[in-house]
Amino acid sequence: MTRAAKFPDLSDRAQHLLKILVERYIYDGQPVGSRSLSKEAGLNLSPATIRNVMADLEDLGLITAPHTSAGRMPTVTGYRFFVDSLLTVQPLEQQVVRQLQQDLASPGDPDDLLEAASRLLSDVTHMAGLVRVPRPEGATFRMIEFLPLSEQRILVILVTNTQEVQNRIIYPGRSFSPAELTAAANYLNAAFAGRALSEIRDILLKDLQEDRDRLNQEVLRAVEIADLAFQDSGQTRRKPFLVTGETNLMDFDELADRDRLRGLFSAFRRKEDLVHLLDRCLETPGIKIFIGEESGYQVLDHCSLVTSSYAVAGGGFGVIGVIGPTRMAYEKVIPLVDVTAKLLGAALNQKSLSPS
Amino acid sequence: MTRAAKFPDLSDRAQHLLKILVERYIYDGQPVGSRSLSKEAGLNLSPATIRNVMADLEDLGLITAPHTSAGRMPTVTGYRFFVDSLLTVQPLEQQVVRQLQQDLASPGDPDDLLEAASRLLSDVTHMAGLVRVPRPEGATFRMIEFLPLSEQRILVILVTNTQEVQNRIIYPGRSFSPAELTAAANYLNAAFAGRALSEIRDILLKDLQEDRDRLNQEVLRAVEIADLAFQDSGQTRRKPFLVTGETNLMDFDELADRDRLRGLFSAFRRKEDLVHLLDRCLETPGIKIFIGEESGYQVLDHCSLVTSSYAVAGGGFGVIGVIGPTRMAYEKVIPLVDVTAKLLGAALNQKSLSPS
DNA sequence: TTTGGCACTCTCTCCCTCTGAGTGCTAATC
DNA sequence: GATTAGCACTCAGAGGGAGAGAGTGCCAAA
Repeated sequence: MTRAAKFPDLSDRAQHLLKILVERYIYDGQPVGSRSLSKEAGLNLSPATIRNVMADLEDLGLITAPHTSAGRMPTVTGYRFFVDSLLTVQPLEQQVVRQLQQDLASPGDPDDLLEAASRLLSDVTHMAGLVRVPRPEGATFRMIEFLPLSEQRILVILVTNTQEVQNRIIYPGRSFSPAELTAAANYLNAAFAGRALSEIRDILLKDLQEDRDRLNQEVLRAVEIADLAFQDSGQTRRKPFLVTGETNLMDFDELADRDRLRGLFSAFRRKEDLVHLLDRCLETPGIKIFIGEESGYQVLDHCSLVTSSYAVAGGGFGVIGVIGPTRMAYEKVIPLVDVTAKLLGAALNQKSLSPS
Repeated sequence: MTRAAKFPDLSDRAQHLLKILVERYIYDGQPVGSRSLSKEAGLNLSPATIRNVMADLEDLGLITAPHTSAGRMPTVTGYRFFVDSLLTVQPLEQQVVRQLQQDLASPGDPDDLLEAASRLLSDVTHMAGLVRVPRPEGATFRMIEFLPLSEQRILVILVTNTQEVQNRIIYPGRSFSPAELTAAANYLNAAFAGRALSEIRDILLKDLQEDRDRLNQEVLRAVEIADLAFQDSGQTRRKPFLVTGETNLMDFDELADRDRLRGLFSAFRRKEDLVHLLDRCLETPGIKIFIGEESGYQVLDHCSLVTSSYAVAGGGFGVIGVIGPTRMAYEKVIPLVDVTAKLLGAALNQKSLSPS
């Protein structure tokens, strides 16, 4: 059952009026009164009639009045219904499309591309752009290399299929000769190329336990050192996600309150909650929207989040999105996020296949 | 001439009163009146006398009144004089010292150490902590390695003496065989080890121009590819500096104004200005303080910055500091920044010499 | 040089009023 | 039965004193 079916008893007229009301409120941020709504709706109804309808909508929990003598504004439920059933999505402006194509086609390393996408979102919407960096889940091993830095320290370079290079310095118990290191790298590269990063460590551990005796010295050494090298290779991500244009959020009166801002900016810093939220958007492809308290995180109470996932060559998935006040121009933000995600995905994949 | 000599005609009594006034204002943020100052000063002077002194101090531009019937508060000049000549630095609390030692002694990669230092500063002061990552200026070349990723793409790994590893993917015009790459790396490692990163590129360029004919094929190829590899090696720093606890700044009434906050947070994001400012702190060792507009950046108009530089093994210098409202507890912040810088320097250097 | 006294100045808070926008209800109208 | 005009009512917000409180500057006396 779609969410749209939640209010079956809603007449077409009531739906139309709700739509106008929400659009109007999104446009100027003022509670909408019966008088202006009657003018705007183009239905030739008197304010009194409109008032009756509005009372019904309020009973259904779709709109609310901040106080007796003010107009009505949408509730979260109202926004939800609007977004699910009433919204007429606007096509993207040509100029924006051009800018998107231009910025996401330029060469550069994938991290820059992600940042460009996020910045684009925040610049165009004047809200904050979010990018969830592709999860390394699907990442597969491509090659490894050991560089001795000193007696005790070895620099490990790990290349995965997702345009990604990880550096790590390990401190093995004993020293390894360059020849040993090269041999180890050769063995690992041959044995594990194409394997999922996540399973390599398990295999290594099993090897160490079960086949200790059967393995020859050289392989054993390789396994030993590789075990150190692959520690945390799945998790250790410098930046699980990035935000741009946070400061734009300060310009919205709804969010300008000190505590709210503090909460929001802390969340951008702490990241966990937002990462978790974004990961929930991965479950299903396409656009996903959280309105106000729907996200379940109190700091986002007066915010909405519009996201879309994008695919990366090699099996990873990421999410991009926009965060702003509940009162945002959904009809413009939604297609923007949608297209950006698609272009970003395309750009990332193209990059890994055919570099300039 | 020290700044302290700027007000030679200031009587001891006036200085003492100024000191009390500043301390008092820093403590509770309210303009200080003659009445409370006369009580606080312990000089057995009537408010009327105090008023005369205050009038003098105002004439000298050291204090100011927000309006006729309010008390006085320090001007930037007043703070400056206070900090330079009147301040009695408080020894650090034992508990803080312990925490510092503990947090900055734990093993981990240098980046984590820097972040820990910054976080410490922001947590202890309830203001924002800044860390300028050591400038690569002094960084010297240690080794280079080329990993072919595909026909056209080569991963360059560049290790410097400052615990730092840089990755870069280059797209040379033609393809290189693994053997060529190894040869090139060997040549470069032998030829440039210990050289300053900044001069290597110059030498390479010169080689290419002047000695083209005299160099043998192999070296020429190495030079060619190295030229690409060293492009921007000096500048390309993912994070020139980091900030922690920005959100703390929202709690200060002086800074809570929307525009000011926006400016500040944008500056934290844009980085250039702050980096430039911090770099100015590198010029001289030890504590450096910018009060309010002294920094020359408008966004910092109501903020003060307390910094200290720290040295890194291998010749690099960095800066750490605290940013907060001009009305901050200098007598506590200064020793804190000082000690943190020293411990951080020690920790970083120790790390590079004797890894666990 | 210090002090008490005094007139004066501002800000801040509280309270009051007025206005404008909007509502809900009722009775008349289509 | 749906729509509308009319009317009484409510409430936020702007504006305008009045009064209190905290300070000041200055003058004349100690």
